[in-house]
Amino acid sequence: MAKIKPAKNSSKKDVIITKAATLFRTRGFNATSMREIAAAVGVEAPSLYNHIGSKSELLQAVCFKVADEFTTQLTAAENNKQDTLAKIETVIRFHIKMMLDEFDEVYVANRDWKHLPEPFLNNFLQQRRSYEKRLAALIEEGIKKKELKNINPYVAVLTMLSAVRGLELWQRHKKNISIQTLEDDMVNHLLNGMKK
Amino acid sequence: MAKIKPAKNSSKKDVIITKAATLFRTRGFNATSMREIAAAVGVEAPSLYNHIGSKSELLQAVCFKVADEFTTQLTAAENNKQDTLAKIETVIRFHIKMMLDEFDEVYVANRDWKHLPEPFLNNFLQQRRSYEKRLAALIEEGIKKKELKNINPYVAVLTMLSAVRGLELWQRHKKNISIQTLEDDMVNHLLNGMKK
DNA sequence: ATCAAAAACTAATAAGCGTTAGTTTTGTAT
DNA sequence: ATACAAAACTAACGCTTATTAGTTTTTGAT
Repeated sequence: MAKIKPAKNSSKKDVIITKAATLFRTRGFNATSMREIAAAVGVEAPSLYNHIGSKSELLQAVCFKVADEFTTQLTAAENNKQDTLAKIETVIRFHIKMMLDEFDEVYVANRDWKHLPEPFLNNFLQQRRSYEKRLAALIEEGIKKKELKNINPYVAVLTMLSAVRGLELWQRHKKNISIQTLEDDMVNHLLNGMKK
Repeated sequence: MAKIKPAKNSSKKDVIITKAATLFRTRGFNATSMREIAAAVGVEAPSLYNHIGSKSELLQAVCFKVADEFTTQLTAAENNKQDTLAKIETVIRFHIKMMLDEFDEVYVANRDWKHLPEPFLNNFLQQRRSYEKRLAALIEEGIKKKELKNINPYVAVLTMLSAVRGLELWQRHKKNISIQTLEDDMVNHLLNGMKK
């Protein structure tokens, strides 16, 4: 009889991906060896290949998991029955949440996507461009409805996405700022910068 | 007689560092081989060692050149006889300028500093922490003088530095936005977010 | 207890890495 | 022209890498 995947909602493959994400984040994708990942999992390197296909597959898993979550959430925000400003706030807060809850994965997806092999690289970049376009469209809508200042939508997208990404830096000051202060101050800083 | 270094203000070592910076930026430090750098310079890999000591020395050159420029300029801004808000604007505009003028170097310093060997890694991080502290102090001063809103200074620093760093993303949209629009919209977005 | 599948192990491979050694070419000052 | 140093070259080293092959151990259902 075929064995059924462990009832637990985390297979060994998932464990490997999670450990890999942490190592990729701290040491970088190229600087992380399969032997290191294996050691973190508690196994010898070749054993990993009973569960995964290649090192690059691990990077793909991390990058596309993150990309899909962002895409899904943006769709939800777009379909909200709120004014545009509230939609944008929802998106920003989701970015902050992701940065805190899935730090390793988001960090790696942001920095190491360049090492994806084709055709995944192209796929990833297309998804990202589409995300930025939809976010810019949201801002443009806000400008038309006079909820927002007349700034270039792409500059606003760029400023927002980057500022949130900067939570990477924040990890160093963790102890001194509460998460709530951080989130609210950042959201306000970003929104007040474009509010009319 | 000892030969004097070429009168030109760019030695061969400088050429190597510049080419390396470009490759580091596009492919990442670890993913860039000495053979690739050599090819970009138009030479075989071992020949590089007539001019430089090691691959890591190239990374050091890039990282500390950038760090020193930022530190120097911050000192200048601090000593300006302007109000605090203007000082901060000066700093932001310098960051944007650096991002445009020395893109490869700044990008590499931002992303690949982790691969600096000790004691350079510690040195670099100390310089960076000090920079962030001084910038936060500037913002705190602005708050005390009631030029700025009462936000957490570190959150503001984090938001500013990251947003500017996000010009990395902008490279893709180069054609559609003028540099002036970009700079002004971003500065306004950031400053209006904290102005009282 | 048995047996098959899953997953671990050891050993090894081919390729690529930064770097060194040793030699030849190039450039310049006399 | 000669001589010397700078800088190029080829060849090769020692090491690490991801991955494969082949074998043994572990696991779980009957």
